[in-house]
Amino acid sequence: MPAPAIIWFRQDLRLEDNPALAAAAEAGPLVALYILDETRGVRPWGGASRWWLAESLAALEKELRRKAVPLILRRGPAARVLGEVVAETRAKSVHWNRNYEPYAIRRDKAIKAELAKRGIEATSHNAALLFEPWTVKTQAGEPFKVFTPFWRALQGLPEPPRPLPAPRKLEKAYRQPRSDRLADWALKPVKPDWAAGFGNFWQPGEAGARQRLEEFLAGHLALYHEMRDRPDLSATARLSPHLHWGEIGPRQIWHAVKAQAIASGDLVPPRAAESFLRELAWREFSHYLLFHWPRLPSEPWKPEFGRFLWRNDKAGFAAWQRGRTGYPIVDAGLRELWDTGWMHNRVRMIAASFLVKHLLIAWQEGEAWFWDTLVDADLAQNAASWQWVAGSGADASPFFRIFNPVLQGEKFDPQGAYVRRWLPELAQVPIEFLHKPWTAPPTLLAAAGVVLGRDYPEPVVDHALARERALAAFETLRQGVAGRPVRRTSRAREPSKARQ
DNA sequence: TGAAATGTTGGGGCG
DNA sequence: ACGCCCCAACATTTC
Repeated sequence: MPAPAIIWFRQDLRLEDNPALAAAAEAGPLVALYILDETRGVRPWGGASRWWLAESLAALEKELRRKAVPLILRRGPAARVLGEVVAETRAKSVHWNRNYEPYAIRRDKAIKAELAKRGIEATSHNAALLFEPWTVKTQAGEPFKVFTPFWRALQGLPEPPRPLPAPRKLEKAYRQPRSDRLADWALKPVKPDWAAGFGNFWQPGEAGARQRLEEFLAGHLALYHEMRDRPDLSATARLSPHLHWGEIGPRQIWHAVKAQAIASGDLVPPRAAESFLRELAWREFSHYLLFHWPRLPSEPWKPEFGRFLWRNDKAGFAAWQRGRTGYPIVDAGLRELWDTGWMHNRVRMIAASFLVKHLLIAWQEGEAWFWDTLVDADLAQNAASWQWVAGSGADASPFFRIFNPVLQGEKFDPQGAYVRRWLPELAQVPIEFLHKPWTAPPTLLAAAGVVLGRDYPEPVVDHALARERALAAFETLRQGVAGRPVRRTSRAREPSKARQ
């Protein structure tokens, strides 16, 4: 009888297109293992991530049980736990899918070496990316620093392999190690149960991911290009948490979108499919950047931002976190985040821009809040996207590109449905004033049941002043005077009368 | 994957 | 009828 093989599940909580699972199943009877590693040096999962993880593990456990394989849950330092499980099961091989985060790369390398010493074969596979990050290079052999050439380079590469089917049959190892009980890990919040409503929005697990993809392909893909920036329309795929946890892989999405675009011909214009695949490539680019610049999560990619003086503004940060900045589109986004663990991409950009540029609060603080509250919180994507907004990242939005939250609201939530949904206190305010309630006559607001400062806050900063302040702060980067604001050389402008 | 300031143009009111 | 001015509307530049 062949020796058992361990499939070590990590962020690949699926049976389909899971090369490590396929290889382990090929190698011997299975031990299916998940390790919760909360030791020092490992960034702890945020609260929303823990909720999702609990649900997703339960779903995976169920899928595996249908194939008569138990999911073994263990807690502790991954290297030690894996060593113990190898000893307990007398497994001869371990398979996992690669994670490209700097900590995971170091850890996995050490584990591989340690197992090799004991004569155990350890094999890693790619389940998370369309292309291995080290295979995509400029002509000069350097990693790409700009998205568009990166995207063009991807299109020149051979198509990513077709996804593997789920193994039809699995054989479980006779000797199964002991397992923790999922409930004992206490991953979900109890008091207060802020995740109580999450189940209305999400179905974690492989089946939920597949369903989400199918609904998107059948419905919104055709409109994706036109509607993707409209948070009121729910025109995006909402696959991000499923992708983050590996309940579905990018290869599955890539091929499904292409097949759908071809099958439905005119109904799905090439533009729509292309525009969606481009977003998948942005995900790829984030992971690629993290692989090549491992300090991306903590340090500005553009070193000159290291001396930028961010403001320490506890009150401003708290107002932002709670969705009480007084700018409805910003606040609606942060409330959506709190209530659902997710925020529409357009609104993420607006809300992030507001924190970094209007409040001049360091992007790292926003990154940490998103890390704790997003069900799709992902080290690479979170860091790359915040740095993009802040202007310190690769191919970043220039610092002087400052979103006007009123105009953004009017443009992308034209009827105000999104704001009204997440800010019920403003539900009766007419659209004319909805995105800028401080400009409304107080009698009109009163008729809508709103007193500013009581039911909904006054703006925490004036947009025009905040914009000037941000542009002035930007000068300190350009002129290279460390830590000291530089007098503007351009002529002074009249202060805005926007709020008078 | 902007916004605001500045510049240009052309139609219409009006002396 | 003509030129002047005003000012949307659009284009360009700057941050």
